[in-house]
Amino acid sequence: MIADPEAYRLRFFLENGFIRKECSHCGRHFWTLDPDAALCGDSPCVPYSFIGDPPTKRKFTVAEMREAFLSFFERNNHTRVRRYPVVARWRDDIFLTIASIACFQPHVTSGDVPPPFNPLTISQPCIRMNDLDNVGKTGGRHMTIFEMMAHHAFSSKEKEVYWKEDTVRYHHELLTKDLGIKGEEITYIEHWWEGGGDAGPDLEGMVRGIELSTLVFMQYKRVGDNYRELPIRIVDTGYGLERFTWVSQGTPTAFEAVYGSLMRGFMEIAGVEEPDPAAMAEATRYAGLMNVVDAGSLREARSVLARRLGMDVGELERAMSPIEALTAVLDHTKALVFMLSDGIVPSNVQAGYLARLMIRRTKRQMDSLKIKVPLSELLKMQIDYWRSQFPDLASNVDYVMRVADLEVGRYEKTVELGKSLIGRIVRSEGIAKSGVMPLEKLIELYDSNGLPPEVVKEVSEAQGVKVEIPDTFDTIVADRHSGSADGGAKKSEERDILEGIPQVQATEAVYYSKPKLRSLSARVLYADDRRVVLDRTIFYPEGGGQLSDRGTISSGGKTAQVIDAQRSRGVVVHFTSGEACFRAGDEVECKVDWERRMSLARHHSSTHILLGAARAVLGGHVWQEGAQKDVDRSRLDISHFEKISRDQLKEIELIANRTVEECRPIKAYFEDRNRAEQSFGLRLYQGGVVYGPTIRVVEVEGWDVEACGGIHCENTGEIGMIKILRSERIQDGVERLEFASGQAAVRAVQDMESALLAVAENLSSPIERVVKASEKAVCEISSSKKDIERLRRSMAAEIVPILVAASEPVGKVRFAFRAFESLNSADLIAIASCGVSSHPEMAVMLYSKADNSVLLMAGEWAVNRGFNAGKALATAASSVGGKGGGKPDIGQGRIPAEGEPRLSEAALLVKGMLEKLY
RNA sequence: GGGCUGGUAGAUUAGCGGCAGAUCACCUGCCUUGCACGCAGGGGGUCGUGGGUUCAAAUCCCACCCAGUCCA
Repeated sequence: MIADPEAYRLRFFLENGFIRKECSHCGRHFWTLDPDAALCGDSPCVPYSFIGDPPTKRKFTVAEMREAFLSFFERNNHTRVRRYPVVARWRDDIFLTIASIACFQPHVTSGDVPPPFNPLTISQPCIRMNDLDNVGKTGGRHMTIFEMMAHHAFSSKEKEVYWKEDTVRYHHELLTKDLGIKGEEITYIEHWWEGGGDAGPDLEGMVRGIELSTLVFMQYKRVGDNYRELPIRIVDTGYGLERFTWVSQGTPTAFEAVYGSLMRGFMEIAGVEEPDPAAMAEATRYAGLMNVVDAGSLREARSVLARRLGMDVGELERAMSPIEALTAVLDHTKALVFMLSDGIVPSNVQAGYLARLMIRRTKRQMDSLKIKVPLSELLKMQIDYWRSQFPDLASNVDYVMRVADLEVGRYEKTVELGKSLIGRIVRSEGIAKSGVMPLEKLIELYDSNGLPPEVVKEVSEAQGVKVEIPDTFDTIVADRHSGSADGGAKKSEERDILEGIPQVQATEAVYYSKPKLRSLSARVLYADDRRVVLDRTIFYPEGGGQLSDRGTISSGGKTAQVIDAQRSRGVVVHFTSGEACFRAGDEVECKVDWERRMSLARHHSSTHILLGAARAVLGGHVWQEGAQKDVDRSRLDISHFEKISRDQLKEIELIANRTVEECRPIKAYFEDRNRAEQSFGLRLYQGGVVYGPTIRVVEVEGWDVEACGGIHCENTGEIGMIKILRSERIQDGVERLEFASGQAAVRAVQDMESALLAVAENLSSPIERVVKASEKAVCEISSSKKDIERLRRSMAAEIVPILVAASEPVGKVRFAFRAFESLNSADLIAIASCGVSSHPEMAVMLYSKADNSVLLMAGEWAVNRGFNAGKALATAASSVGGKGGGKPDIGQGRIPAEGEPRLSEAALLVKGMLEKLY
C-alpha cells in the first residue's frame, strides 16, 4: 500500500520551510529545507559524505551518544526504560529481540496491557541474524548486534500522547540542537512500513547518504489485503546508535567508531595491519552505493573499486578479507556476549541454535585469521570493553566463557569426528572405486551425524571423492521425516471443549480464592451425559503443566465421578463418568479428591523450589523449559549446557529440601503485569508466555517468583520431602529432572531401598558393605573366568595326546571320536581346536553328555580338500535326532539324550565322508 | 514428542549367526643406549543392561539405559 501523500504533509514541515520533492534518481518523495536538493539523501542516490568530515558539532563515543539521546527525551517528558534481554522470552513468535518495539509486543501493542510508561525512551540492544553475511563487508552499515534507540508513545481514543508532529519535531530538534547537524542536511523520505502484521506510514531520516533513523507511525493492522485501524496508535521510532556514533566520528568504517581501542586489541591479536584509511574509506563509500549485498553484486562492486584504486581484483580481495573477517569477529563476539549473558544456552533448537550458529561462524572467521587465542578470551575482552555501560554483563562472565569454550570444543569434536567418519566411508570399497559419494550416504551423514553436506563435500573431495549436492537436499531430508512427523502432529488437533454448550457465565474460580476448600455446593449451568458446567467450582482445571483435580459431583443421592476438568474462555468444563445425570439449575455438592489435589500441589510447589535450587547450583542461565506435574512423579526441564553431574544433583536436592525444611510461606496472588515485572523482572515468565494485563504470581518467599496458574501448598513445609529420581538430557542444552514429592518421594526411596536390600541379600552382605561386596564379586567372577580359561587350555593340552593315540586312520586322515561325561561345549572346542591345530591331518569329533552338545572339527588337510565339517555334522546329528551346523572347519550341534546310544552311528557317517577324501 | 546412527580391551575400532580380532597405549626382555625406532613375548573383554528366537547370539527380534544427530 502506498500511503496518502497527506499522511506526510505535516504542519511541522510546512511551518519550518520544508519542501516536498521527488528524487531524480530513485523517484521517492522526500522533505527537505534545501530548495536546490534534487536527490533524496539516501545511498545509492547520494554517496556517503561524512567520512573524514562529520556533520555533527563534535565527536561522540557510543556511551556519549546513547546518553545524549536518552537524556534529550527525558528532558522532553519521556521515562527512561532499562534495556530488555536480547532473548525475547516473552514472545512465542521470535527468539531474539530484533527491535525496540519487540519489547512491547504483543501485549502492549495489542492494547491488552498498558505500557510501563507513556511516553518512554529506551536504547535496546537488538540482534538480527539475517544480516550475518553482510557483516564486515559494508563498512559497518550491517551488524548482527546493534542498539536501537527509540522513543515510543502509545495513544488511544481515550488518551492522546503525541503523534507525527511531535515525533518529527523531537527528531529534528535532537539532530540539529543537541548534535549540531545542520537542518539543511537532514532529509525525510516518505515510506510505508509493514512488519509483524502491523503497518503505517513512516519517515526515514537521512544525513549525508546514510539512513540514521526511522520514524514509524503504526496505526493499521493488515487483514488480508485490507488495513484496519489499530485500537492504539504507536509511535515506533528507531535511531541507530552505531550509525549516529559513526557519523559523528567520520571514521572509515563504523567499527572504529563503535569498538575503538577494542578493535585495535583484536587487530593486534590477529596480526592484522591497519588498512590504509583512504582506501578503506573508499571501500566503505563504495559498499554504501550497493543496494543489495550478495555475492554477485559484491564481486561487481569489488572490480569497480579495484579499478578506481588502480589495483587488481585479487589483490584487493587479499587486502580486504582480513579486515572483513576481523570486523565480523568483532561484531559476532559482541553479539555472543549479549546472547550468552542474557542466558541463552547453545543448543540444536530455537534460540540456542542461533547462539551455536554464531559461535561456529565466529570460530571459522577466527580460523581464517589464524587467531590462536580462545574465543572465550575475545568474549572476555568484549565484556571488559562494555561493562561500564552494561554492568550486568560482568556478572555472567564465568558462564559466558565456560560455555564458549565448551561449544568451540564441541564444534571441533564434531568436525574431527566427521572427518574420520567420512574417511571411513570413502575407504569402503564401493565408494573409493567409483569416486562418487552416493546421495544415500550424504543424507545419512547429515541426518544421523549432523554433518552438513557442504562439509562432507569439502572433506571428501580432498580425498578424491566427488560429492554432488542436489538443490533439493533439504526437501529430500524433510520428506524422509514427513512420514513420521505428521503422526504425532495430527493427534494434537484440539477440539473445542465448549462445543455445543450455550453461552454461559465464566466459572468462579473458588480453587483460587479458597484453595483449602475440599467441598462446595454449586449450581449447574449446563450438563450433558459427559460434561458439567457450574457457576463456581473448586476443581482445578488442567493448566500450567498441572493435571486437573478429580473427585465427585453429587445431587439428590446421585453421584458422578469427575475424571477431568478443562478451562476455555473462563469456563471450567467438568468431564464426568457414571450414571448420574444433572440438569441446569440443579444444586450439587462438589468433592475434590483431596489426596490427589495435595499431591499435585506438592509436586507443583516442588517444581518452583527445584528451579530455584538448580539456579543456585548451576547458575543464572537456568530457565524452565517445560514441566509436567503428576501424582506420583513430576518432571522439570531446565536449560543447562552440560550433563548435570551426580554431585550437582545431590547439591540441588539438598538445597531444595533445606528450603522445604525452612517452611517458607508460598503466596499466590493476582498482580498488575507491569508492577509484577518491575518488582520481579522477566524471571517471572519461567512457564512461558502469559497473556493479559493481570497475572497470577506465585511467590515462594525469598526463593522463587513465577507467573503461574497452578495450585500450590501454602507453605514449603507441606511438601515434606523432595527426591530427585533421575536426570536425563532430553536435548542439547536441556536437562530433565524427574522427581517425587511428599509420600511419593518416600515411596520412591523405599523402592530403591528394597532393591538395595535385595542386592545385599544376594551378596549375603550387610548394606554398609554392599558396594565392596559387589566389587569383590565382580572381581572374583572375572578372575574365575581367567582360571577356567587357563585350566581349560591345560586340560586340552593334556587330553590331545590321548585323543591322538586313540585315533584311527580313515582314508587319508586320522579320526578321533570321544564322549565326555561332564565337559561342556566350550571345553570341547578348546580340546578339538588344540588337537586339530597341532595335528592338521586329524579330524576330531567330541560329545558332551553334560549338555548334549556335539562338535566336529576338521584339520587343515581335510578342509583344504573340500571337507565341510559344518555340513558333515549337520547330517550326522540329524541322523540320530539332533541338530547342528557350522563352517568348513567347525561344526557344532546338539544330540538329545535319546540319540546318545546311536552316537557311534553318527560317528560312522562322518567317517564315511572323510574316507572319500583324497 | 517422533525418527535415524552407534555402544566390543585404557583409547580408536574390525567382525554382524558357528574358536572375540587389529592398531595405539601398557608391562617384560632383547637390540639400541634417548626425541612418535626396531624385534620377541605378555597382561588387559559381564561384546551397554534385561528378556526372547536358535542346536548355536557380540551378531537376529523386543524392551530399557547411555551417547551422538536430525525433524517438530
